[in-house]
Amino acid sequence: MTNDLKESFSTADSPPAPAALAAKVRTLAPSMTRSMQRVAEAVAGDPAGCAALTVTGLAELTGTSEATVVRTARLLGYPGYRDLRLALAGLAAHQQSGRAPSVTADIAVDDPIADVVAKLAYDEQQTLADTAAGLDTVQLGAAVAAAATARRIDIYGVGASSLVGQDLAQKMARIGLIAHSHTDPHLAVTNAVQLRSGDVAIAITHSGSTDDVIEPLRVAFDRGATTIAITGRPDGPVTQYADHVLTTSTARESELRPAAMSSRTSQLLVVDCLFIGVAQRTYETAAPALAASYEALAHRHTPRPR
Amino acid sequence: MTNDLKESFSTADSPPAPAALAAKVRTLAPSMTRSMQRVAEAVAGDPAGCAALTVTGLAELTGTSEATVVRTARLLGYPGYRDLRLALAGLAAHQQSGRAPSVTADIAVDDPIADVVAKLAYDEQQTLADTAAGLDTVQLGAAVAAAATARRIDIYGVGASSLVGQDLAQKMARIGLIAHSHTDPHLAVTNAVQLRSGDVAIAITHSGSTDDVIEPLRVAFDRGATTIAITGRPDGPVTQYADHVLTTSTARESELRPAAMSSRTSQLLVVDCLFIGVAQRTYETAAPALAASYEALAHRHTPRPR
DNA sequence: TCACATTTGAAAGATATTTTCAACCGGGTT
DNA sequence: AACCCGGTTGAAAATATCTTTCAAATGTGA
Repeated sequence: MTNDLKESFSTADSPPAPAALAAKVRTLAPSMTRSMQRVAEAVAGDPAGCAALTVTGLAELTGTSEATVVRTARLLGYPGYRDLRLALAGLAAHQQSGRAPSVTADIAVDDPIADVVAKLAYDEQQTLADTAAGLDTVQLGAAVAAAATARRIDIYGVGASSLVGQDLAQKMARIGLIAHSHTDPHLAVTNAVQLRSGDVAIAITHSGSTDDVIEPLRVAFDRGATTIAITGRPDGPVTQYADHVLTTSTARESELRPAAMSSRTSQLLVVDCLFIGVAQRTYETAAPALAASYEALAHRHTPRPR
Repeated sequence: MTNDLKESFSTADSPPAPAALAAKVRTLAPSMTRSMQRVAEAVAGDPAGCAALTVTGLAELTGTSEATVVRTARLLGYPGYRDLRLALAGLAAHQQSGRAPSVTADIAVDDPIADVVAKLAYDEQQTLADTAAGLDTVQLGAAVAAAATARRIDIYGVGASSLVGQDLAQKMARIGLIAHSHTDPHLAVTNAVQLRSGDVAIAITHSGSTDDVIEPLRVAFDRGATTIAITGRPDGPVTQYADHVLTTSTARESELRPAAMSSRTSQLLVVDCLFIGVAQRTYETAAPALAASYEALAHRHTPRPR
């Protein structure tokens, strides 16, 4: 079963995948075995160098076997090593043209504040690029279609993800949709029971294995609602109950920069895309609703002096 | 003899040859035999397509044989077809990236979903860059210093900004600080009254003129707390009561992409910088506190099958 | 500790690439 | 016209590379 999962994922996911390789490696790393991780690491670390190697060469370099190299290539979404190698060559050429960034280092305890700003901004930009590159637009399109016509939309998220959920709910509400974000796991389940076909349930969890979020999604799934998972682990338990999976990217984290930070950025981008997609589809009603909500808030602001 | 000439020419000329492939084909065409020219033509005309073909495939496509394809590759300066193919893949990726600055336009109602993703990601990246560039590190440093030693931290934000406030409060709490985000304007004021010198109050408002947020900040300011404003309008009313002003950037907005989206991104970056800065300053206590909070959450996740 | 599932690499099997070599072509010579 | 000959070409053998198989090794939970 586990194997089936992996298989279907790798084949269904990406056809050739151009630039998002480093991101994909990070996303899939947790579901890799130790030796596969070594291979993936080598590939992500030096695409150009690896492109020059044969299976055997790469196997020796990483201290593994040909079979493992091929397995890794498969997991990354290529039919075999040959194709991964071609992609690597492309990637190498690609990144040769873009010049090297200077602030790629981790944030250190004694970094001056200006460096912190620069590094953080850079990292988040990177996260956005990775997310955009790795987002499956077919899944996204399907999710948009479901949300746009939903009778009601329930959103589940706890911890940092709950803020993302609230953000989505706020925005959905602004264009006239009935959307609620649930933080309390009990209430979430209670509400999920009310869902039925034509409704949409969205679970947001970076780890893909947060029980408090999986449970309500499972209930919604069982009830026949269309379920969407926004997660950084496309092979995590949450996807079992998800009709559509939107993958967020995982950036490298350091002691001072917890993963929550980049996962939040990634999740927000996905959520924004979802929102815009829905707004496009419901433009007739969305546009006036948005305008109205602006207007309604105007009186809460003092006109600036001057 | 002729062969010797060719050989020496091709090997001496170029090692792998990066982009100038089309030119090289033209240069060498006269010294090629008829069937080699067919191969070279195909390669120069559609690098991407040819990169997907095996020797046999390319031989069939050009109506020649494998041997001819290999000969052509050699003539072009590669050790064999395999290497030519890698170069082609690189070339294809390269010229693909050349044409892509078309995503700077506004998001339109009829944009395909893939464009939405690209544009949105690009816009948010832009927002991050702008914010980082415009952030006053002196003000930020002062704000960090105040927050790091604060007895308690109160945060005010309503609407979309409230989520940013909550995010900050969550993170502050994770490193052992006493931080609360207030959404209810009445409660915010009620709490602000309790503040005194040594406390910190942070107001988050994009417009800089949200009364519900200004009011509690004013109270905190009057009470002697150190006040910080995170706003997109450094000349707005809120800054009257702010000891330190952190400026977020304002990106252009369109009908489908409300300003709230980019202001949120910008605010989050500022908030992250603030957080990291504080974490640096309180590293001794922050690091173990962060680690502990991870640990505490572990049991809320089901270990993935595998 | 044992039973079980997963991970791993050696070697067999399948493909792709390279090399070899004989047939072929075209033009100049007898 | 027939013949010869250097150069060109592709079929097939030889080699390299990639993929699959399978049993041993490793780890994991009872």
